[in-house]
Amino acid sequence: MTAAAQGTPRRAGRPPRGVLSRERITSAAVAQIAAEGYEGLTMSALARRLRVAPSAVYNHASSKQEVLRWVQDHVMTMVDFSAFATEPWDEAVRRWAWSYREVFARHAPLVPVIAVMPVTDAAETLRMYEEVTRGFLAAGWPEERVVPAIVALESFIYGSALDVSAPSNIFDSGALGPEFPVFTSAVRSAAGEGAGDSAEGAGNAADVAFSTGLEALITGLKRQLTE
Amino acid sequence: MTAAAQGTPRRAGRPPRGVLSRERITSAAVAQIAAEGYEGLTMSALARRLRVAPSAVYNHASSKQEVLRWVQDHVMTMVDFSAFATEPWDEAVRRWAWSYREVFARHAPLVPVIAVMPVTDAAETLRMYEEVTRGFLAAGWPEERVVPAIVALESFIYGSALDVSAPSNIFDSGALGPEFPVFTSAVRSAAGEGAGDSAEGAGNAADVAFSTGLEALITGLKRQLTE
DNA sequence: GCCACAAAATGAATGGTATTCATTTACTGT
DNA sequence: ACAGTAAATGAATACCATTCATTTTGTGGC
Repeated sequence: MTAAAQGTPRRAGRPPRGVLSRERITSAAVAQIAAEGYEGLTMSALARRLRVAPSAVYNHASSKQEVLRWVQDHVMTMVDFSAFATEPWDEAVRRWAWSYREVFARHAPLVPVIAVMPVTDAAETLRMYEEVTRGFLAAGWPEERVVPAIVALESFIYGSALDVSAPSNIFDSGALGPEFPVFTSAVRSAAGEGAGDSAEGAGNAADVAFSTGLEALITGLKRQLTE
Repeated sequence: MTAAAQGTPRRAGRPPRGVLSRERITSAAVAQIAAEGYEGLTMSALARRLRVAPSAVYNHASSKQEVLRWVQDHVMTMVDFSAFATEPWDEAVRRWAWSYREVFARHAPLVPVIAVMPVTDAAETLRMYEEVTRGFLAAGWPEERVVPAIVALESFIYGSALDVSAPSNIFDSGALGPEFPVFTSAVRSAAGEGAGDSAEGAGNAADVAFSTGLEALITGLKRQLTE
């Protein structure tokens, strides 16, 4: 009665109809993350949610890392890249990047996973890249420059997604403040810029930084294209 | 004889002269990382290196997270920001960013730590920010725009540092390749661009993307300044 | 100089983690 | 029908960060 707490506690041995699959595991993992966050995503909790013993998961996924890769590919479906089909290049990049950042800000622990993760078997991720690449080519980008540009944008997006999850007082120099007056003053004046409120200081500061960097990247990349 | 393996196995009780300190713990952690990487940095291994019982560390650091924060601040000293005192703004940013990325590419597991980490008590980190801020102001940046610009650059740098540690075949779409022909072709043509060799394909691809993004950011930010 | 208290070490738990393994059962292809 | 494989259970493993009781020593107030 360890795994299946409710109802008839399935006895050992292969069940008549398959209980697990990549899809069911992935969606249970996503649900578990939504319910209790990434710290709450343990193999035990995942198995509990699937009404299964922890070891059963290993018949389908070779490791927790693999489950995280499945989650990552699923999360990619939430990124909106539809603008590449309708909007001009810079506006499409803008909408895609904001959406991309927002999604991964809510899944910050996946960011380090992505970096080490080959795109092989990640169909949804590839679907996005395919469409984004199309958009770049349609805007007149030479083929060999597309991938570096996408990677540069993605790097900025991932870094910014991490930045969003930082606490609002990240730049509070505390007791050391007087030793670094120039920076301390710059932090204060930047904070005053966004909103007078103290509550939304953090989110807004991250948004201002993201906007600054994204607009710079867009104009800078466009410039590279024409020179 | 658990902790101090060699020589006289110090008996329990406070030792005559302090054995541990923030500095000694930090340098032992850095040495351990250099020797066995971040997976090798466990509290046990750290204690073993310090010839001390694992629990002794907790008299000085409240958690492993705190040790990582100390390491992060120490790693920051390896970032070269000296160009801000001598070079024009864009060249100074360029040198700083390349150095920054190189250092944290070798310490990629710290990147997610930094994001959530307030700068309080991180003297070396503040030292860098102070100097970089000075450089921006000297180049004519309005004070309230400096911090967002730095954060934008840092976000790009952190994301790029993660990108460096990605495997070379990260964009290998494998069996799914034929389903995504446009992207697959773009990846191939980008790979051909850097170097004909296959060995340095990865490092070079990451370098090309970093250069692309950094130059775009520099020109884009400069443009924002004059408009 | 004594004494109480705080600081800093040891060593033995503790609770949680991913993962593995022997075992059992059922589906599937020949 | 039978052999082999896939998929479940439940118990066991090896780590890992962290905590706690205990012991010893340094230190500040009288």
